[in-house]
Amino acid sequence: MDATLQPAPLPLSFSGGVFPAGCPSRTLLDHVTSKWGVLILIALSEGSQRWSELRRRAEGISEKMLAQTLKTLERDGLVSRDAQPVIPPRVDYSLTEKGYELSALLVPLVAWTFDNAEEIINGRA
Amino acid sequence: MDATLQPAPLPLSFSGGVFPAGCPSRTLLDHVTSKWGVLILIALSEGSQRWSELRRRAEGISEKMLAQTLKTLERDGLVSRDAQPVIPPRVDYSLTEKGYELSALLVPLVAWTFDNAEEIINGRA
DNA sequence: GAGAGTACGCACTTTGAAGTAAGGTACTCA
DNA sequence: TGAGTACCTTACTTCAAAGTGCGTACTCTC
Repeated sequence: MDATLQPAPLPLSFSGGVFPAGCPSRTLLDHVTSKWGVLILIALSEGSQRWSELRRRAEGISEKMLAQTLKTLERDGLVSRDAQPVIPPRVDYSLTEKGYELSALLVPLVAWTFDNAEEIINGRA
Repeated sequence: MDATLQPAPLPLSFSGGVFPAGCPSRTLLDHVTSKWGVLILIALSEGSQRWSELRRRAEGISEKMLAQTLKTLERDGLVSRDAQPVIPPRVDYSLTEKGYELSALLVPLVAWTFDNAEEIINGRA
């Protein structure tokens, strides 16, 4: 590995400190990069989906965590909830515009992780 | 918000299930999206750095977590450690090629988070 | 010779994210 | 009448991630 490799370009914003502790960005980053947050955002990036569908897509999530994650993302304005007053209840979840912006950045990251996971985790050098 | 918004393109890889529970990708995703993992990778994307410099950049990290995070990332082959046998000790950390690939995807995500955090967290609609 | 800097390792404690379990409503279907 | 579906809520528990604090071995400065 060459030590003179070119550093990735970084916006001026955090040249010299990543970003400060206790500021809103840390909170938002925590929501976005949380275990289930990522999976829900990725799932929704394929389009509007219902509760039970999300449960299946995000394999292993409990109902409590699904509700909690959706609520957090909704409060952050990344996910919108559309409840129709029909019986049985029908609720559709989808990404807002900001949510799409985010997922557009998240998807390549997750894809990379997916592609490199086996090589890295199993056959670690 | 228009329900007919165009879904983001998603690689075939996980059309129909995000990805399975208990597979290596979940583990790697956890490492990469962990609270301190992100910050360290972002900090290192600006180039090789020493222990104490990383401590300052990732504001709020404890020595224990710094050591632990670096060790995890090193085992995953994302960070390389270069210890020089001088006194006082001098250890430089940098990204491997895989680490650079990752950080190239991570940086825009963090930048977006940084730009939108205040609007989202403070003035939530 | 007292204190600070450098790069950790180890043990103990705390916190909070996540899991488990159960209940509730307003229906439909057999 | 009883089971099942869809969409949750609340309460209790657990466990791993993270924090705290101390020790080391050496050197350089005040």
